[in-house]
Amino acid sequence: MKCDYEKYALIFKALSDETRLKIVSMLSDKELCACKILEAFNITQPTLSYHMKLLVDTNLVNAVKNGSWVNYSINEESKEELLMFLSQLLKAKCTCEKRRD
Amino acid sequence: MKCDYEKYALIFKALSDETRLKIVSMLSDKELCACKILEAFNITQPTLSYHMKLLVDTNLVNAVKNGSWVNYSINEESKEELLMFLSQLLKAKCTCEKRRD
DNA sequence: AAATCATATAGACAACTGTCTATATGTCAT
DNA sequence: ATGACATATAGACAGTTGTCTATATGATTT
Repeated sequence: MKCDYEKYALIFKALSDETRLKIVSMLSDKELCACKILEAFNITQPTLSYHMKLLVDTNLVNAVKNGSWVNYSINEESKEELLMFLSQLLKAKCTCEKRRD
Repeated sequence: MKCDYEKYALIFKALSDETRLKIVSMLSDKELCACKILEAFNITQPTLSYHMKLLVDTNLVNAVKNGSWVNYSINEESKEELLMFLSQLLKAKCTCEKRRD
């Protein structure tokens, strides 16, 4: 097992805020631009920008610029890695398939 | 899906510190008393006590007093719940068996 | 009951976090 | 080029975090 505690501590820190947890949940359903995410919360645009930067910095979320819009989505590889890490951290009886797409 | 974001944000906060992540990893191997955990880190006893209280408060870690010792262990139910939550949050193709013991 | 040992609590403090307002940057339409 | 729009950055600030030292609590041993 790769025991990169520092890296995963940062990812869990990114998930340790209720707003960011909800954002990740929204992105798991589908790719969204910042303005769509903003509509779902009672925060200002700069605050959302702060949260998105934090999520993107952990690499759990992708940001792709499209004109003046930014489309955010879940990074599938990071997602699988995170699930693997947590399963192994907890020595869970858990099997996670690698996605093919 | 149970969408208890506030609860899980707190659990991820507990896992967002490298020391606590390592403690959880140690406890996944076996139950340990505070003094044994302390040996593995360069922190003072009150600092460890602070971290353990934080972990126990999330219910991810059990604390059982045995005389003046306290034995810490992973709470199996919380562990499974956490893995389920993360899998479902990320819409993972992941199957986690419920343990029978 | 006194001494020792394991753990918890209190208080202090520097560093970090999440939020805001104000402003900047970059893109698109006119 | 100008105006409008989407997003990012800067700076401020109150609240939280992780650490320490000092001390308290509670259990065990002598």
